Amino acid sequence: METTFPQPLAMVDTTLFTILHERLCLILARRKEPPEQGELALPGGFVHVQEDVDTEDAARRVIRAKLGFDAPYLEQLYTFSGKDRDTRGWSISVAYYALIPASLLDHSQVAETLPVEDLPKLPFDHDQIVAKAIERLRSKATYSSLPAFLLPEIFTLNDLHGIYQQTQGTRLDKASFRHKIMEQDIIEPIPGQFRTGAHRPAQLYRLTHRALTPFERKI
Amino acid sequence: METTFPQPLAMVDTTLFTILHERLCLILARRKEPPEQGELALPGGFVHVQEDVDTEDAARRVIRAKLGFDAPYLEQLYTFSGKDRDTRGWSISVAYYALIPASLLDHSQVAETLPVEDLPKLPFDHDQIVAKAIERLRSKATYSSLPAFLLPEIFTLNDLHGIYQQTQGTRLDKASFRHKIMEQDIIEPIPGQFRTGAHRPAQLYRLTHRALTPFERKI
DNA sequence: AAATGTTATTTGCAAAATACAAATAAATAG
DNA sequence: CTATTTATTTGTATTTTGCAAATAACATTT
Repeated sequence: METTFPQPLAMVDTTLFTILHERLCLILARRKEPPEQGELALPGGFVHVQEDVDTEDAARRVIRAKLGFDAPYLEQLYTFSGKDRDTRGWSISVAYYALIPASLLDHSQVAETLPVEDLPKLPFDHDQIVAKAIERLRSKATYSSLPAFLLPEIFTLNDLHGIYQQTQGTRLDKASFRHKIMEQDIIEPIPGQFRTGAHRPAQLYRLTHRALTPFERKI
Repeated sequence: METTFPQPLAMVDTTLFTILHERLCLILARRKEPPEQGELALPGGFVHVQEDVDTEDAARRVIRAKLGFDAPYLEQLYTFSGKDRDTRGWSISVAYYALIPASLLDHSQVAETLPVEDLPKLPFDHDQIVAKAIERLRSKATYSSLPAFLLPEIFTLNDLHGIYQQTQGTRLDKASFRHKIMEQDIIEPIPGQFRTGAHRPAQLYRLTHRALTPFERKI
């Protein structure tokens, strides 16, 4: 069955968050082809209907091509569309965002990673996509285990505290944070494992659930 | 410039919420054409690249065609995609949800409105879209002024209390609710206006902001 | 006109959550 | 053995929330 409607272009774009030097960063890609050849932009590409099961599958393919592995956390962000957002024609871009622990990145990847506070003007409507992604990240950081996916699988409560502060962009009381997190039951101590140093050893923790867990909340 | 990639079909689907007899309902449409001709489904249609500025514009067009007016609240929900979700081929559906005060509906529209608890099996992946829409509505009901858009422009605090309970699906303490809402500053009393009856008159209120307002919250 | 029924709104207090400040713990480095 | 450093706990003030009851203001009935 055929439709009589001319169809728009379909693509995906990805916003890849990581934390470097205590700062929230994005992993960008230098565009190999026109338009905007040579410019830094969000990693993305066309949907391949022969190859991709759905757009999330396309996003995974793009991320694998960029990083060489799958992101520990991937979620659909928003869909951007319109006649003018891409010079090639009326287009739909399904945007995804992913959280990548910095420990998984190699040198060349770090070289294309920039703090979100310090990004160049990006091509297409990528600035808008980035703004939306940061907004979503900050928002979910206030009521879910999301920021934990920026850490390696094993971390201390202080690591977690720091990453929540960096993603939320605010200071959080240590004692209250510990209390809140522990009662939410999203992490568990790894028995007998500590990070040592010239100070009291810090208990190591891991996520209790592989997936994102929202906090309970009342109105 | 042309791309070498075969493009998927692009469409929009809309989930239209309203409250009827104190119950959360959806306004459905009977499909006029194949596939699934004659079945109740979410109102939707193809993106018209000649006509629509973007997919939100397409959703507005679909809603206007269905209801005859613009929805007071419209937001992008999620994008559904894949080879098999529509028999016509690999497709992308950008789903939107809207909140419609029941007072705006006419008889024929009410006739195609069903409680969410009592929906028939819907065609395509529309059950999945509905599930996601309800989840989003319930979620935003806990931290924003969203449910207020299901009410007419003027309402009492008890109306608001009821609509929050219906969208959240939980009981909320009246005194706490009033306190919380008033301190969030999302509604304002209309001076001198009351709804009367065989009881103490109820102060009438309106939203202070035309747009959705999230509540302040700490972790 | 007074009593009654009904919903609206406020009040008061107990319980729970959060903020803030400080004390204590446990390691390493010198 | 002491100083230093970060981790973790404790204690208390403050703010939010939950719950129950009291009070308010009208229409309707007696």
